[in-house]
Amino acid sequence: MKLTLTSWNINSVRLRIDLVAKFVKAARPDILCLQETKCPDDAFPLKRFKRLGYDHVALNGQKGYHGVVVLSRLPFEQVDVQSFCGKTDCRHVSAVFGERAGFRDPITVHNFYVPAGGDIPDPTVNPKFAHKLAFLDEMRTSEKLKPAPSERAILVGDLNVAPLEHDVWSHKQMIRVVSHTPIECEKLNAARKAGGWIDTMRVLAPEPEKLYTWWSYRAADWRIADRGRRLDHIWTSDALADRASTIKIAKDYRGAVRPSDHVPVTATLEV
DNA sequence: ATGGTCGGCAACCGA
Repeated sequence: MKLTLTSWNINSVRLRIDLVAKFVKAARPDILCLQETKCPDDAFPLKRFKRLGYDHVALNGQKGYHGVVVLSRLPFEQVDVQSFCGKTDCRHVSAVFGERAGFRDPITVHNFYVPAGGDIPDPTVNPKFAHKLAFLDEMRTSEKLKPAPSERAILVGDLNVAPLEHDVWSHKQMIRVVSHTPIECEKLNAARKAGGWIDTMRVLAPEPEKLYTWWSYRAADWRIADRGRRLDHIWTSDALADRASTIKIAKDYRGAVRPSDHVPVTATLEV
């Protein structure tokens, strides 16, 4: 079967619920992974998502900050939440899609929101940047993020790093800017390689094609300037490496009324 | 070189 999965940093799920509804009516992904829901679990708009066809929900939200959720048309079996850097931040949730979803070989979906890291790219003076680097190190060493060679897994989310030269509008002008500094790019790459993950977006759209999923709110005219970054990612385990057929970055959603600064990224996989 | 904008939630913090 064809499986479609969307990752989207929504920057408040309650404020943007109508925009999410518009997107899912058009794109109808089987699985929707949201980040920055900024919503405690007991205030999550479950009924609205149920009406949209998402009966199965794995929540990990908190008041005011962060928050991730996996919403699905397909039932899943096992939900897990990992904590990183000894903090209670809600930055990860995973779900295992197995026999109830119709898969003899289960598929694990990890949904991440990596810390943004503040403004100054120096861990000795900026604790937020130190936290980001430590978080990436923990992603690298986490045993739960190392699927076996035969194991089917997908890791998505706002990873807050644009690792490649053509993941930013100007490699030269971004090299000292948090999200594209060499140490972050190296640590994200190390985390990806340690788990044997494939950067699916770049398999289907190799460099030097520019790929962006985020445009700053601060840009007066984001579309004309087009100073974007690829902060959102879809990785697959080796067992799914050749199963992804398309990646769609829904850039139009950046131009919506009261948009998120991130746009939806959708992968189609034959599973 | 600098400041520019969001959202949560009621001060600023985080992005």
